[in-house]
Amino acid sequence: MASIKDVAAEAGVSVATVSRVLNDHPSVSEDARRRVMAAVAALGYRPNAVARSLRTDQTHTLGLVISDVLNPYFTELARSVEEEARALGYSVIIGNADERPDLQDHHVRTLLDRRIDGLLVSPTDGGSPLMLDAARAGTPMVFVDRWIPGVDVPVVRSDGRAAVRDLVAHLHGLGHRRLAIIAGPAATTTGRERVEAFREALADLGLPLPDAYIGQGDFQAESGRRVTEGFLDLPEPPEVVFAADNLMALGALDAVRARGLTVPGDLALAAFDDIPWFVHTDPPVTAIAQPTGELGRAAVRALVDRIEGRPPRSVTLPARLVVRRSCGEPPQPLPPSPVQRSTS
Amino acid sequence: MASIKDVAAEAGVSVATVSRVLNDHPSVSEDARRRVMAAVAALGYRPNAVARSLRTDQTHTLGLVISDVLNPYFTELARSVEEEARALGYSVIIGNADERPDLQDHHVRTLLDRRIDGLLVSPTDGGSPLMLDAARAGTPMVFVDRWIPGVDVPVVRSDGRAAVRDLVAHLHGLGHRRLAIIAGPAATTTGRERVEAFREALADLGLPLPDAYIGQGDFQAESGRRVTEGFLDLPEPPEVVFAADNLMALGALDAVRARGLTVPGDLALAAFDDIPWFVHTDPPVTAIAQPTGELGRAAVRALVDRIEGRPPRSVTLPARLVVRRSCGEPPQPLPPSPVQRSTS
DNA sequence: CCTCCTCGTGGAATCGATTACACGACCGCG
DNA sequence: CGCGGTCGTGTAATCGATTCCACGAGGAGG
Repeated sequence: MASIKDVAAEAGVSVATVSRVLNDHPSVSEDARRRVMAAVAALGYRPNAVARSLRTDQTHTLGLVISDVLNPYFTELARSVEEEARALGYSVIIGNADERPDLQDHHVRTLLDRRIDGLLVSPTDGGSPLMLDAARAGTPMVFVDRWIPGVDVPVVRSDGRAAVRDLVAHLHGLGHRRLAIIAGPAATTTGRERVEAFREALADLGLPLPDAYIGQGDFQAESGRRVTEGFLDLPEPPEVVFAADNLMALGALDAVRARGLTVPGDLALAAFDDIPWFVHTDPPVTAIAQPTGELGRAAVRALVDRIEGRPPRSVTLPARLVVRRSCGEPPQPLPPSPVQRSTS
Repeated sequence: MASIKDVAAEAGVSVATVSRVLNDHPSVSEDARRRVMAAVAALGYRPNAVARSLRTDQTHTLGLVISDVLNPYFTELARSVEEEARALGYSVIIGNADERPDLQDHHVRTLLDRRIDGLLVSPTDGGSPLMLDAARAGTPMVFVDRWIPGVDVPVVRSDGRAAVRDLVAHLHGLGHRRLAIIAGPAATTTGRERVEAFREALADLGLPLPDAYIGQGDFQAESGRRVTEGFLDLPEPPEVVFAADNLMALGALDAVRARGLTVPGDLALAAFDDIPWFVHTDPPVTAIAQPTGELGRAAVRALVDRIEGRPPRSVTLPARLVVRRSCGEPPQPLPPSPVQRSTS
């Protein structure tokens, strides 16, 4: 592959001049510029980004470590991250942690070895020493969706508290009183917060949240199925389950169907994270929708601000309730209810 | 960040010795090795992959350019590619082309600039000069899922011909006679082949495939919706539509529902590419399943073979029909029919 | 006509690794 | 005791870019 030396030789100038032309440095004669451009075209020369990075100590690359690519929520997040990054002149390397701390660590390590300019993380756990050290050592970093408390890193996330409250009000309004939740891992902020918000919203309405109605999931479909089976085996099963992410909701749907029961007849279902497929499931699933695309874009902007020396800002965007049929109420052609307007 | 020089100084040896220890070269004294390891630990040293790549001309990175990350089929493909690559000691950079040739070109260019060791592509179109030149110039490359005819690059894909035949037989057996297809872009091999297979299977049963029953889609949901509306507006609408990918099937489902019609009552539906969600849609969708994970792994193995100097092999794996309820037949608890065993 | 700037250019150092080559110490063998 | 070989190590070249510095040519000003 042609190098800058070949171009210099072809154009009859020095490598310094070639470099200046390529980086359009002002002091290059028009003649030299033309000759260099001609040589570049003739040789099909493309600068070696590896060499350039070594010299400039910039890779123009961001790392994105997410918990699970197969989760449509994260897929969409990854897509919007890449789009915004591209618009700002950066590439993105995605690492899929699969909800496994060891894999997360592997990816963080690899990305740091490659000297990415900044790191976007949706942490699977409390954070490995490696990650915490990197943050402390000044690697530009931004948490997205999930974060690690007590670490001085900007956070871009959505606040589902109001939407959860709307959801609980909606369920209460439909007459449901025994509400259960399939929680996410306690090691994650989203895992804890959604339970907290749910508990508070219930408390406000004077409803209890017994321990038996809190199932421990891991954000994967299988755990949703398992927990739901547990609920159904209870002497007094819940009337509704709220899954803390879309995959566990899918598992719950499976579990209900496997017993020959129906949603919402035998058990109502709601989920955190809305995805296109929820419109098409049987029945369509009531869910809390995050502004996923905006989240990804804001995260990239914050990270690039940090990289380029501007002060980054944490961002919190509201989630909103989207009512469908999985909790019992047919979507009547009604004037928009307070519930559907939701949040802010 | 500590460099190899710092480690050398700390350990009281030369950089050459440090490098030898790190690459466990045989001739290093036990004493030197210990001192270097201690220095590495003390400084938290991690080798700079950029510098290493420049020197060795290897990045241990593969590029993967896919047509659409939001399509669950490609998401799963990407995941299996990353897994297998990681197992073989490579990282993967994913480029999402979004079915746009210009974006595909952008990613190929960026990846080549980064001097990735090899490229996995599922081409969106006939291939840009850039990509064809790279292939001709000897960049290790493997096509996955889709390919470009006439280019000397190994192809890893699945053959859906037999499964399409099974599907048509299944539909015919259910009494359907007016079968339509939502085709993919003619610029893609998968777009063309699925139509071809469908047409041949119909011909074998003496059924026509009128032009009006061939809708032109682009593998995106919106086109599925549009084409399906066109079908429904026909004086004699088809009884079944076969969507050439899962997203267009989703669009078709939307279109049918938007008219207040039902699947399969008013229009039966089948799709190429099976995805977990098809189990949960209303109704569950009959689909042709590719061995996606195996495809991704085989593609990586072929590419790495090529990179490491072994002869790469093209691979073709069979797809199989998965019957659900969207074509009319309830899934009776019957002895496995020839249709369900399918293909090979 | 001399001096001082500016402009365009090239030489060479540099980034952080790998690795060919040279060299000294030490061993065994004749 | 001398010679050749092995072993461990260091020096320096190298990968392909960027960029500091120096230098010569040419123009402006005194």
